[in-house]
Amino acid sequence: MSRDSFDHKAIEKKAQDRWAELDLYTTDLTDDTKDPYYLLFEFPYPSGDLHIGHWYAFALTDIFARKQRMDGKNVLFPIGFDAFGLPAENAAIKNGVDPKKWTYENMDRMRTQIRSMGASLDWSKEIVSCDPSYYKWTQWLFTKLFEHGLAERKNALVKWCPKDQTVLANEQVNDGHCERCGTEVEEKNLTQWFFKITQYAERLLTDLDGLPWREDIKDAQRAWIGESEGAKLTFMAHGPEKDDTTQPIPVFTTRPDTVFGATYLVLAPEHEMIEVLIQDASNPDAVREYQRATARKTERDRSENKEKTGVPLEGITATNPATKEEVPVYIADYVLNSYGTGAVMAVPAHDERDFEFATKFNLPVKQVVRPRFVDESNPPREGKETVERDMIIGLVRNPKNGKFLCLNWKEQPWTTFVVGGIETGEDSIEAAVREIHEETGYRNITFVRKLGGISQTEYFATHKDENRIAYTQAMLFDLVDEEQEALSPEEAAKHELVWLSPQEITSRKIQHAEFATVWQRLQNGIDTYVGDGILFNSDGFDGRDNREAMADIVEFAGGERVKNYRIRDWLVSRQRYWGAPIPVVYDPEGNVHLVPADHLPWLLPEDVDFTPGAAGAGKSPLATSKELHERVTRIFGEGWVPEYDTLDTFVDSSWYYLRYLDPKDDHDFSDQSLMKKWMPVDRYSGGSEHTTMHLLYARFFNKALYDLALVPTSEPFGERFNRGLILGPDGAKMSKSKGNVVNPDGVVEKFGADAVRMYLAFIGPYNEPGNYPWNLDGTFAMRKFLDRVNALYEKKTDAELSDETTKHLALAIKKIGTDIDRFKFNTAISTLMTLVRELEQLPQVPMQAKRTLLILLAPLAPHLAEHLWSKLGEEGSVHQAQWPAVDESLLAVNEVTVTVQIQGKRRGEITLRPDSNEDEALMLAKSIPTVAKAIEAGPPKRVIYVQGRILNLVF
RNA sequence: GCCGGGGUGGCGGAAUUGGUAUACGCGGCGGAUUCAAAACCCGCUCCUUACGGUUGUGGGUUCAAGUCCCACCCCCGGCACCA
Repeated sequence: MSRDSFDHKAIEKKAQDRWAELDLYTTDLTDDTKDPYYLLFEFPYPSGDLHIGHWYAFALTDIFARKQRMDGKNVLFPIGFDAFGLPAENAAIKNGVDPKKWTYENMDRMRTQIRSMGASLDWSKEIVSCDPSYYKWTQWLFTKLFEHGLAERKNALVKWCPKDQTVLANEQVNDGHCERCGTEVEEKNLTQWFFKITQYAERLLTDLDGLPWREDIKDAQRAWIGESEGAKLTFMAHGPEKDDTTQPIPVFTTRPDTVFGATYLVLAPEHEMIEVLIQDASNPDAVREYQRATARKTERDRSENKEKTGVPLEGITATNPATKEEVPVYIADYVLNSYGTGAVMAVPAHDERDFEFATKFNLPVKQVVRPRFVDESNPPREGKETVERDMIIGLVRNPKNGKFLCLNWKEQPWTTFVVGGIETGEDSIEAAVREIHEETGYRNITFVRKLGGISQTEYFATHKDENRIAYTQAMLFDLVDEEQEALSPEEAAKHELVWLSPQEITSRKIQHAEFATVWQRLQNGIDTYVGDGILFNSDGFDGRDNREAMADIVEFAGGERVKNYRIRDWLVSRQRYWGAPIPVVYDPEGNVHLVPADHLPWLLPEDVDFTPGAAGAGKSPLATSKELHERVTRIFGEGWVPEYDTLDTFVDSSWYYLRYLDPKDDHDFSDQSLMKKWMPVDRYSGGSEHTTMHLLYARFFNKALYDLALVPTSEPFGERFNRGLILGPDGAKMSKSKGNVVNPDGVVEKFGADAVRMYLAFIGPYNEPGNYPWNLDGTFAMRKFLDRVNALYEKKTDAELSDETTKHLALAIKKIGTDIDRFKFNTAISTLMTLVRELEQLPQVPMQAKRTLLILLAPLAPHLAEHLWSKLGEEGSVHQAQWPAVDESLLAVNEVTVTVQIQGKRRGEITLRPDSNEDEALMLAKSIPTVAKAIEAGPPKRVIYVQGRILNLVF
């Protein structure tokens, strides 16, 4: 340490004692003299030891908390523990310790560690979610949701983690694996508790628009909710005989405009109507076998192997509601039972998946929308007659070298494929063969396939003085041999033949959209058209724009327009011990009853066997509790049984921000008048991993409570900032197995709490989720900086404050202030460093400067600032000081440096008054030799002068 | 594949939103000090000998582009057989 070093341990203790003595951080929530400001971070899980990530989360948010107080706000900055959860239970299984003991001991240790940060947390509001005084109200809120139909018990296909021996919410499954332990999840059909978040899908979506969040956070939620607009259409399905039953099969589609092209129907293998239809099908065994095979596969297997599979319901057909035609019915696992209606109308011409299936099962493809192109170089003209023509585009490929036959047109700067009209009596393939022969002389070619469907191109035919619509079919041919006949003189005069490689064709960018589209399709191997266009093969709708006709087609087909959502109901039961018991019991008939409020908290039993499977497969350890069974019998009677499942810990964290306002209330979950005053949370800082889980759940929960008139606002959070991650020194994510975990205690011990938090603040912007590697050198450097600040206070203070220093201080106050407000601590610190350097240059540091510097330092290095504050002989705490107001007049500059450019290139700079005019600037600029020389040669053509910024001369 | 965000020195990152690109810091190099070392202090540190060039690549708009427009490449995050 340097000779001017300070004893960080001593000053940390002294400062923290002083704050406690002055009781600076107990927020009086009823104080009406100041504006309330609710600053929240995600309450930590008591995993045991404080991680550097905790510092990043709490100490940096504290910078902002302190600044808000200095701005005169009444700041609520609380902390608590998200203390239910799996690790406690796993420790119990592994080491035989009681989860409760394990959790409470961890919290004790962590409290001490957190206090060492010196963060301005209000511990008087602390909550612990596993404490009965807290989960009493988690349970009570559950009963409210149940009473209003927002919690229900239902049978559903759910995700099951075989390692954790519990069901999981959809949000807790990543790529088919348990989010927590990485084990591949299974699917089970179980009766479980759900919260009906789907009922709130639309509001969760639309209310996002009004939230002051970054777009990426909103977009992630939008994607998770997954709204699609479309229609519900009903196909009537029935067997071959007249007296066979007819079943309505509703389908959801986003493209009802293509219903005339629906050539078959597909049901998910789990679709409930299969049970009925199978009775009239001629192949029930094959259908059952396919259902069984699908059930064996995990969702991951299904989507990994995207090769389409399926089985027809032989003999069953369904009536297309638009065409009234009978179409075959299949079951296939590319249709998901849990999305939409579990059935789709298949339109192979306009959907890639349907096309793939249709190709495999030889089903008809019927095009009903054709893309529309307008030749912009020669568009149709008003008032001219319109003539329709059928045309072909022929692509001829030479299989020997992969090149394609193209035409360079002599009268136009175009390169195209062979193009021509279909004569009467010809089909399109014959026409293409003939055109290729006539235009190129090649006659030995074989037809490969048609490329997509028909498109239409509109243009004005100059030589005929008419508008034309060309309906074009593109086709691919292979050259058999290179035998070529001589071209007629007329043909030869029109164009020149060239063979181009695919690269050449792509890079030359074939001019007409129509040809370019054909080429792109061939390259991508896509034969479906999923875009918009003009309807045909669609009875009365022919010729209309598909989007425009959408609503009319839905009506014609007897359907209704609906919105569909991807989000599923939130599965909240867990077959684990360490969570809030679901406050429900079952009577001897198995009916659900809520545990009455006067029996809450419905205590978690303690006499349980944690061993996995001890209670029987798929059952929570609670089932092994004798006490719980006796309790239920005693209160409700003989034959009554308890619910054994506990609540997902995300339920606990969905309302904790409300409890902070009234943490000890035994009569209500929170206080109405305090909620009115403090909600919503002003700023919420947390990790991006919670975007589609906690953040979405809490928004739902709060909205549900709002609808029950239990909370005053429909959104719980105002601003939201997702912070990044601190990586190990090797740049990899910290993990015990990699051995790159940084223990903050050691670093704090060595360099002090202020240096650690300032290093973390300096590493990158806190208002965006970037990931930064931990670097011990950086912490050391930050300590050196603090030593330099400390040394500054050894200097004499007699000098008067100069105008220049006054201005530097004012600029720093403004910049550091706005940067802290925006969570841009990194640039706030760099400004502070620059200011310190300037003060170091002074022979003496005026008192006023010393005082101001400490106020600027206080949010960032609270202990050192406090220490130096008392050393200056100031009263109270530096943290009670006001953030200085900036005298804007001080910021007014009396001279500016203006860059002088010639043709936009920097040639020098001049110094002048900010309000100097162009003439003065020009005069001064002549003192720069290169500029003078340029002006001598001739006057500038143009002079651009931006006051205080730039002078640019153009010659 | 679709939707976001991004690409600036050896590294973390700045850049008043179109006006001096590389602030601040790390690392590196040199000096000073010391018997020596650490610490502290001072200087240098995008490329180029220079002219000049440089913000992923190529084009464009503009007096002026890291910033705006078009095309492409790469990285990160989210969603994904979602009809």
